[in-house]
Amino acid sequence: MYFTLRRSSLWACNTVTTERVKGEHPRLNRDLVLDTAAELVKQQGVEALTMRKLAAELGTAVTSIYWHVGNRESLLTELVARTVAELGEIRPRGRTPRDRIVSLARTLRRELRAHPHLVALVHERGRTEQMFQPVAQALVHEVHAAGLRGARAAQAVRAVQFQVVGFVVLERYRERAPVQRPGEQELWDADTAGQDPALARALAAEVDVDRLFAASARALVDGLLGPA
Amino acid sequence: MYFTLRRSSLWACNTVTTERVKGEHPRLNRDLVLDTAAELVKQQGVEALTMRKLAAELGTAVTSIYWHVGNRESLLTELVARTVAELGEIRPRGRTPRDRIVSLARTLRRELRAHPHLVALVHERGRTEQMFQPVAQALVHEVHAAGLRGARAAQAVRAVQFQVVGFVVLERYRERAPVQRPGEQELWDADTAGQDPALARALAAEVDVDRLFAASARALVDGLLGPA
DNA sequence: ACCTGAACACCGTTCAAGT
DNA sequence: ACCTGAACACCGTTCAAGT
Repeated sequence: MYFTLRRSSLWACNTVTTERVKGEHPRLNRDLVLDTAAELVKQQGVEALTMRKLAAELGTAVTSIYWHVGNRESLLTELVARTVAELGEIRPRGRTPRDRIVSLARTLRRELRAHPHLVALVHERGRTEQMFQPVAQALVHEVHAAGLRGARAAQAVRAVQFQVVGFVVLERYRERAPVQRPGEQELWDADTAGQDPALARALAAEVDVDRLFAASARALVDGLLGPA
Repeated sequence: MYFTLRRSSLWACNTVTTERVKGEHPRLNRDLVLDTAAELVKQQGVEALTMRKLAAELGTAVTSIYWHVGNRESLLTELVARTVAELGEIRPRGRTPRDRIVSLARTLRRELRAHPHLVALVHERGRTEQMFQPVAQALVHEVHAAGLRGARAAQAVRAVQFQVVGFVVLERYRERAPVQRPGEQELWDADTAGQDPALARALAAEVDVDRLFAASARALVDGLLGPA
């Protein structure tokens, strides 16, 4: 049997928030709803963010939430915007523009991976664009410093953004799905790999995503800027 | 009021399949379930693939489906596998290995974009790995021909796969989400872009994904193989 | 071996009614 | 202005019962 938690029974349940458990219930407002929703997502993932669970967490009726945030869609949108704003500022490191661009890529990836709930949120809402934002300014600056101009510079900025975000999204997928890739082996043994056992071995092994990313980012930037 | 369609009332409804509408109902089997599910996804998207809609489409009870395919999860898994198998074989074009790798990347992207329901499916199920498969063999061959060996060759193969699939996934996101990027402008006007009006203009404009992909793929491959 | 309806435990959202 | 319960239209899945 399903029932919504009443405010008065909040103490009895496995609540997510810690600060609010023992005190009085403050008046419900938009910020409180959003904070609680964010906490829920952070601790139990986006799929746990249902209007009913959120209401239980807040100790209110489900319908009260609607008065403050409209509906689930706009709640998620607001949550994404907030989390993006919370991302640390991304500052480049390294001597050459080339190094600094690679460092920006690496830092953006680290930052996004440190907020997996954000990626999941964006995932769910289809607003990947927002994940591009944090490095935008810095990338423009560095690409310009590297000597690229006009449309070509813009394209380089976008290429790096797409690579990083695409990579992070793919990584998240891989983490969700269990390993199971049956029959992949046979693809490699046939032709070329037979002559190159080290290649065959490398392809059979688990992907080292950190190294793969580092190599990809470096290669892309090298390709974009031309030989040093 | 919700009710499931009975076999006898199939003719009366807006069914998705065309071939089966007027005929007798063949005996329900696994393949029929999968075919109908695939058709549903192709025409109305993954989100339309509910067990109940599928049952209505088949003219059976919802529960009958479970006997043949287990549950929704395994139904989707099987659907993904099938669609991957249906993808056309991807053959490289061009004179140099470098050109052929770029061509493989481009063709994989085109192939995946031609099956948007596949991407959506994989999306939903978190099995991105499978989208890598179609080009695997060919990529290994070309990377080897380009002179890369061992772990380095393997990494190049993966880098290209990740780039293409990541790009396609991102593209799909962007298509789902309406344009709306408020306040992006101000990021560019400030610093560097002020000195480079062409850059500012390019950044303000919509992204030309085809050109961006072409440039990215070329840059990545150049970076991976080193200067020609 | 295959198909059924009923039931269970969930969803998001609307709405009239309360204070 | 804010909060409520009841209700609606959906979900996926299980299960005992039929043929």
